[in-house]
Formats: sequence, structure tokens, C-alpha cells
Amino acid sequence: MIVEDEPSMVELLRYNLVSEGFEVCSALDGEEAMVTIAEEKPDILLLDWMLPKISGVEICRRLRRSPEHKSLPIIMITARTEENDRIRGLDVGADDYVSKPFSPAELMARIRAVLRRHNPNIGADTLEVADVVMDLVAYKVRRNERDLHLGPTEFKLLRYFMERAGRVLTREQLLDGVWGQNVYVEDRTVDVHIRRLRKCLNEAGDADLIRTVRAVGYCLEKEV
Amino acid sequence: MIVEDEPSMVELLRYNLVSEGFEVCSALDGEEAMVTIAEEKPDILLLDWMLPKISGVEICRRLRRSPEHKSLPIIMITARTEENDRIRGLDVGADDYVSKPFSPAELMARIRAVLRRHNPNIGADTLEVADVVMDLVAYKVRRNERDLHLGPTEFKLLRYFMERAGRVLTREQLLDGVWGQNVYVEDRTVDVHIRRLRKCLNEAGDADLIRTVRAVGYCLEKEV
DNA sequence: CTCCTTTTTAAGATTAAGCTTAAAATCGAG
DNA sequence: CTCGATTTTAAGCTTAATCTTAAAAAGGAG
Repeated sequence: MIVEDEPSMVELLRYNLVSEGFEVCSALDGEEAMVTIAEEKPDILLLDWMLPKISGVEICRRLRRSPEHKSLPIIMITARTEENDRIRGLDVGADDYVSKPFSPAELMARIRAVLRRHNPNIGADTLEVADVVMDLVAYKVRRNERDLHLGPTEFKLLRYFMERAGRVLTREQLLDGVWGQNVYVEDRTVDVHIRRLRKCLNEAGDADLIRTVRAVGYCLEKEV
Repeated sequence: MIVEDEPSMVELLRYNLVSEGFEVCSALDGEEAMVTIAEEKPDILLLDWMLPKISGVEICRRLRRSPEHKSLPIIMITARTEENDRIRGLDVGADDYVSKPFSPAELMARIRAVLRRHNPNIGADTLEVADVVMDLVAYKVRRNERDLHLGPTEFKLLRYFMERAGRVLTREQLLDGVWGQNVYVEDRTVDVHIRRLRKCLNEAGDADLIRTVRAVGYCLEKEV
């Protein structure tokens, strides 16, 4: 998520991020940012130091105080190099700082570094849970050196699970996350796709990685 | 529980709360609120300042007077920032105040803060009592490094106990809290589930954590 | 110690949830 | 437009969990 008041900068960043495979959302000022963060639940924040209404510094402070965003990775974008020392001095809890002007390549590198440090799964071009490896660039999934052939929905479903391994997800959450918010399909549909996903994953007689939690939903086990 | 007359606001709040793992109910005006509070017994109230029929302020006052809702946590949602000081001045006994417009993230943070202050167990994603650990995210329970397999009702029952460890709970309270208000089942049914829960908990020959209090109910011991 | 109350236990009936299958509907490539 | 692949729905099947019942055991008062 980009928080930045200058539209041209937003577009520059968005272009670079999207072409690296990220999903991007943005906010133009601090107030909008707080709302959007809650709605979109970003995995990382690119936060401009200077912002209308609530300043970047203030957003950072607020986020660090809130329990569920305490560990949201933040990269601050600051205006001039000379200010850097001062900024780092009055550390507001950002994970990294980048000063304008910066090269997109450098920013991408820093983003990946911060994401990797925080959660090795997000932002990587490959997800790993138990003995399953998902290559997000090649759109391939392997388990135990065996290539799996998944349909589009099974792929998205497995990806959603792998990004949230160890959490029980309700059918409703899965429908929201995998199918989309305003799509109306039956709960039972999830069961069918779970079944297909299981079939592929456990083809070689491996243990079932997807745990059914009766009356709640399903969970991808972190470990075999 | 949300008490708010504007449906779009109710939906926004409900969406955010549900995706954070809360169970949500709501009322559209003060009269309905008083009834629903009695029926649903919420753990916390989000209360709009301005409401048709009985105002939010009045509800707050009434609740604070009533013995069984004296300590029900309340977060007031007020219309404008400028009024805040005045409102806080004529304190009606709410635990916190949030002014519109607010970010859902901020509200969630405040909810968790108020809940934590009131009962450190509710709203947390893991419960610990004696040597039992319940993971509410993964829906797993362990005692002494041993994974327990509980059915849905046993799980909910144990959760209810753990959130109220050390208190004796009547069968009626358990039925209300675990089964729900409008469900009609026999008292004896509780016994059977208690038995099943005990069976799982004490499988490895551990001490019985659930104490029977004759003619009253059951209690989960805080310590072994 | 005895009797009455309450709880525990066990077993069977019922209900609910999830799984499987197949057919209908939809989507997308050629 | 057509065909094949994928997704969705619906129905019946299977299994698990729940509730009830009733008998056995335990607890407490007199």
C-alpha cells in the first residue's frame, strides 16, 4: 500500500510494484490511509514523510500503538538526504527509510528485504508450507519433488491458505478472499474445491495437509 | 454488539469485527438495544451517541445503574470532534469514546484495549489456564505438550470456561453462553459434555481441572 | 447407616455437517 | 460459434457429533 499525496509518484510506484507481481492499493492523505489500511489489510506500507491532514510520522506512531498493526512493515519515504540523520534520530518505528530521489530498483530491493525479514512468505516469489512449494512467478506447485496440476481456483485457494498457514479459515473468509467480496456463491462450493485441492495435494498418498474443523472451516497445517 | 441507527455504518463495523474474529449482533435504536442486550449478553457495546427513541447517553446511564450490566464495557461513538471535550466532561460512564469519522483500525484497537482492560482473556488469540493452552486461531488445544482432539461443543465449552477460569458456572449460564440464548436443551446435556471434556483433558492421567460444585455447577480451576 | 438428591456414565436415537458424485452452467481459447 | 475445461449447484451418502434416556455411583442430611 502506497500513502503519498503526489499522484505522479503514486503512479510511478504502482507501475514498478505491479510489474514485480505485487498487488497495490493507495491513499492520498493520512485520514484516507487509516481507513484503507483497515479495509485492505496491506502486507507493507510505503509511507511518505510529508502528508496532508495526518502526517506520515503520526500515522506511523498510531500504527505502532495499535495491537494489530504493531508489526505492519513500514518503509518511510523522506524528502531530502540531509534530513536523514535527523529522521533516524527521532525514530518513529519504521522498518526502513528511503530518500527521494531514489531508484525504483533500490526501493524494490528494500521492500523485498523488509518483507523477507518480517514474513518470509509474503512478497517472496515462492511460498513454502510444510513440503509444498508454490512458485508464484511460474505458477507451479510442487510437493515432494512432484509437480501438481491445479486449476485456477484451486491455485488461488491454495495460495490463500499458504499465505495464512496454521489459521482456521471459515468458508465465508475463503469466499471473500479467493472469490472476492461481492461474489455470491454457495458455501458448499468451497467444499468441492477443497476436495479437488486435497485430491491433487495428496495424490501420492501423503498426509492430508488440509484439516477440516467441524462447524468452523478449514486449515492448512503449517507442518506435516 | 453494535447500537447504531445507520445501516451502512452497522455493516462497515460488522464487516471489520467479523473479520477480526468477533461475533457481532446489533440493534437499530435504544429500545431494541435494551432487549437485545438482555438476550445476547454481549461482551462489549459500541454505542452511537445519537439514537432514535432512547438516546445512547440514556442507555449508558441505565446500564450503569443496572447491577448486571454495571461493568459491561461501552465504547461511545460520537458525531463531531469538537463536541468531544463537552461529552467527556459530562461523563456518562463509557469506557472509551471514538468520534466520527474514525478509522476502523483505530476502533478495533480501542475495542481490544477496552476488552483487555476489562478481561484480559476475551479478545486474545490464545488462552492459557493452568497447563492448558488454547489456540483460537488454529483451533487447537494442548495440555502438557499433548494435542487434544475436542468436538465443536467441547471446544466452545472449554473456551467459555477458560475465559472465566476460577468462577463457578451454573448449567444455565453454560447453556446460555455456549449453546446460545434461544436454544432449548436439557440441563443433563451439560453434564454429558462436561464428561466428554474431562475425558479429553485428563486422558494422560492428569488431575481433573473441572471441579463439580454440587447443586451449583462446574468450575475450571485456575491452577493445577 | 439410610434415604434422597445430584452427578456420572453408558448406550442408542436423532440430527447436523461434511463429503462425494454427477449433471448443468459458465467461461475462454481457437 | 463451437468445443473443451472449469466452476457451480444439487442431491444423496457417510460420518461425526449431539441429545436424550435411564441406570449406576457418589454425596450429603438427618
